Amino acid sequence: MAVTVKDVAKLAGVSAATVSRVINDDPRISEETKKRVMECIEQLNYKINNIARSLKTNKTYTIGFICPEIPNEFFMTIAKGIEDWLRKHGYNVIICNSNESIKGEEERIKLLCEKCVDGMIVIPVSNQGKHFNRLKELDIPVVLVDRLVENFTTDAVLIDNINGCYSAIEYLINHGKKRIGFIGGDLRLTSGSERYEGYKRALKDYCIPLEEKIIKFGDFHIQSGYELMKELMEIDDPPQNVFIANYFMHIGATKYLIENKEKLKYPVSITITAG
Amino acid sequence: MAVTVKDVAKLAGVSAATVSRVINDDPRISEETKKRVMECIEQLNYKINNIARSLKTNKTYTIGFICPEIPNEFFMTIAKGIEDWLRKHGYNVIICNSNESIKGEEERIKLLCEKCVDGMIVIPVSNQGKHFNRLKELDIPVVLVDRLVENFTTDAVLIDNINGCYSAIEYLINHGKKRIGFIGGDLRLTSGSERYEGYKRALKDYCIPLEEKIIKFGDFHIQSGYELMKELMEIDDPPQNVFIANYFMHIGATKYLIENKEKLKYPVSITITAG
DNA sequence: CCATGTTATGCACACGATTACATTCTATTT
DNA sequence: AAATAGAATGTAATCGTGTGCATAACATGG
Repeated sequence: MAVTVKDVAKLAGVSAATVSRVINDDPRISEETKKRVMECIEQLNYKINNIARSLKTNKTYTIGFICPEIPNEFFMTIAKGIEDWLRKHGYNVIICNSNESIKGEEERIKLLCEKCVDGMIVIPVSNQGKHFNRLKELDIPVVLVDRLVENFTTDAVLIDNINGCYSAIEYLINHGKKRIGFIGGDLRLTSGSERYEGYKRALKDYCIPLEEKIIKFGDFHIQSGYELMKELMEIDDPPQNVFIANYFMHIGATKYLIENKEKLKYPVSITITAG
Repeated sequence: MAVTVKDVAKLAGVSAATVSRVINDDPRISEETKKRVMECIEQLNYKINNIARSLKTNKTYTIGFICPEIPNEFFMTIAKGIEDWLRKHGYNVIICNSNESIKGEEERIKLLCEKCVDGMIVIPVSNQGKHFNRLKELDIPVVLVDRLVENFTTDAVLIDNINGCYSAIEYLINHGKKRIGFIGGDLRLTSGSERYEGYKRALKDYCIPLEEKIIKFGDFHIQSGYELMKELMEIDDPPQNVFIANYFMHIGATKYLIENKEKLKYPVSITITAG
């Protein structure tokens, strides 16, 4: 049905091997036959069969990207960056959605292994992940993004969560704020625990006692930010400054403040961190 | 290196063909050997090589999804739905970004063809697209979503833009609003032109004259909504009701109204349509 | 003139699975 | 007992490429 190297070879009067070499820019092929073969390729509208090529070369030029949520601007902006870069370098990307679940993540990793991807980029859903060991066995390169996985060492692209938050808190303190509330994320994620760590360190270094009732932990989502801000504002003496550990929770928290403007005892200001 | 059917066959004392049949649930294989082969598969941790399988069967169980923008909640919500459904049915999805450009769209289509996908789902960037003809030639099934392409007939999932907008405008009229501004999208997209069509029809049916200066067209993005609402509010006699043809432009438009509350001559209400 | 090097190309097998066809074996029928 | 049918499995070709090795033609040097 489809045109193959053999068809091209026959038309050009050469062997299939020669056609293959032309396709792969083998320098040993003479300019003359190269030109002739190219013309035949054009004429027959030959398209290489990447499946066959991959079977032979063991390379798919495909990278898998697993993220916890697809309709999420933070993750998708990363996805776009990955896709742009890899495309320029001849690779393409399969974007998968682990759906915030370890089981989902495990399934996608399995899927991508079966798809024979050349490598994977993963934003882990938690710091637990023995399913990553499969990748070590199969010798598939992995790069983690934003979060780490325990007992699995590999390259990773991370935010300096601790120092980033430390600086933010330090800034507030230097501007005279001493009672700073904290709305953080899941402590099982490095992005959750490390940002909390930065908060704690800054307070400690400036001799401000940790005040448990103005510290709340959510799940990095809008709704969670809304609820935690509500809890925070409903205690007897709410803080006037609140540090929020990510963008989405900040949206929820802001929403609460706007909706309940008149209820607040005094103005509240918010500081957030990237991610 | 990797375990193949041959290795399993040798261990189980059968032929490679039998192993293949077990994998594919061929009913002719006796329960006994089936069980033995399965054990060997388990023991060797055999994983099928989908590349080889695809080469032989001409099926990849992969569907390509091309959308104009990846970090876009509207498109990604669709992507999630597609992925969920297809996964359940044994397929997986390659999500591509045409980047709002015809050239980008053409490239992705080419890419997916070379990847030998079994089919494609496309949200076209415009109503122009002769590059779609390639798919006809290669006999690759396509489903369009949200927008149509001229001179290319295939299945499509569409919103009833005309009647949807008609109803919205009708609703406003029935509630006593007679002067209704319109902020629409690119007329080269069906989602742009059809929604405008619905607006026009409703006005006509209720004998309300079309007033050009309160009709604006943008590009369905937030910024565009902001600017058009600005233009609309800066004319001498701005409309008190505005219909906005999609979600993102509505965000921008609302932003303008909130930021310029005090400037407005009177309250303005907004009605939007899905998508 | 022979030995050797260089260049251009062909041959044939391999990649790992699927599958049409052939074979073997057992059970049943005539 | 021979013939036949049916079930279970094996044999071998095939999918479309890539590539090590062999080959052939020609040039170069001694």
